[in-house]
Amino acid sequence: MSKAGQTRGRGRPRKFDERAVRQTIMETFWQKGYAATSLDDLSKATGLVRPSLYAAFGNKEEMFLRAMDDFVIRVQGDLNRQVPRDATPEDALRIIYTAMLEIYSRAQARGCLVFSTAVAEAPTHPEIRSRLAQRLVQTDTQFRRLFDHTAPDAPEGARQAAAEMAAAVLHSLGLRARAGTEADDMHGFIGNAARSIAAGLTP
Amino acid sequence: MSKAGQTRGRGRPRKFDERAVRQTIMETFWQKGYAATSLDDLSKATGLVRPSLYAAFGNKEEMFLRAMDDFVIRVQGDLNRQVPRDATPEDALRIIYTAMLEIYSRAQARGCLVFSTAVAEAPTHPEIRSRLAQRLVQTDTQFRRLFDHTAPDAPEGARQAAAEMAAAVLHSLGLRARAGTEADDMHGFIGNAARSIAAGLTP
DNA sequence: CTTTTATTATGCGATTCGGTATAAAATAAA
DNA sequence: TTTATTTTATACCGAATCGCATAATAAAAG
Repeated sequence: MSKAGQTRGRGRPRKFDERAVRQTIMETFWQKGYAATSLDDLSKATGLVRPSLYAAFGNKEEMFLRAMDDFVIRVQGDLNRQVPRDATPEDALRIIYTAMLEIYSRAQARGCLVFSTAVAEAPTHPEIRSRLAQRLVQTDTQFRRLFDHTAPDAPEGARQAAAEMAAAVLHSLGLRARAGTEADDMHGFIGNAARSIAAGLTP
Repeated sequence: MSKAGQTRGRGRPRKFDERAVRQTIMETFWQKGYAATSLDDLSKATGLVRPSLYAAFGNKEEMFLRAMDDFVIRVQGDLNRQVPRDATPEDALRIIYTAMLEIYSRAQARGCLVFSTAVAEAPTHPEIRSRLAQRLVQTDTQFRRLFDHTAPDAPEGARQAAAEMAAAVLHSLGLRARAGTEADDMHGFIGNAARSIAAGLTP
């Protein structure tokens, strides 16, 4: 319940930065996946001892759900920073995919935490599945809004179809990145996809 | 090394059907993922005790690699049975996606064993990652060949782009299925995708 | 029959798993 | 100082983990 920030709490002060620890937890899950990440892994990665992790972030599943949120927040932040408001659909897609590729394959090839690690747990963890499903519709919706804005004259069916295709390409991008596909192939894929989807909006 | 079939080996005969056991192993991994599936899970599911599993199929990773192969074989079998040789690109895609959706969401929503469970292990298991990457290029190649055959007059770049998009839709289909997306939404997605990709081949 | 070969059954062994109980330590409030 | 509050550190819990060693069993080959 303790809120981070300036208010020095009453008891013994924490000696860790909550934001940094959450980042480390997220990166650990991102790399190894949910099931393969042990609490000892998280303890070693963060420097926090297990009871401190529990006190601060709850159990393993709660930590993972938080990591999903943190991942999405980071991705959205990167995208909002890079995508201009007045681009053509093709340019917008190219920018978005390039930014996502950077996230997906920077350092190690980790792909997408949501699409590539949460998905494995979906059948056995209802809460993870629910957040994953929620994320999928949000992605569709965001692309739909992008096309509503950048291609308002296209028929509604075309905008909706393009949005689903754009999301599908994003899913595929994460998958290919985590499989270690070469950067050149990825850029070719991005270019083809952006052109092909945009073509469906301006017939 | 013992080959299944008619040649009765020398020692004590097996009292299990290897094909059925492999099927069960595949289904168990498919549902729970690699890391979350214990050898006890496999033992309980198959009725074989752990040492028998080891003797017959090696260690856990070898069992999973075999499950990936078995999964692909099953999928290819279903597709070869259902896709006619003389379809339009759009019809062929519709048939393929419908057949895959049936596999991905029959009974429980399990999505794709390769795209939805192997992917989580890719960064930490080189052999799994390698097979996953191999599967990705094979899928691209198969769609490419489909379009070479069903749309030979389209420019090569268009056929290649369409193949990558068709694969991306398949990746997305597995993801959405495992997230529990409703059947109606899935069919809408399939229809839009097939139409949109085919449109890129006949301008 | 005896020997050889292959499978099954039992059980262990060292380690790791997620989670917690308890006590020591560090700070603010009274 | 004393008390209340919060975090850290240590140690522990029972259950589960992968893997294997060993022995019993069942058939074929000699």
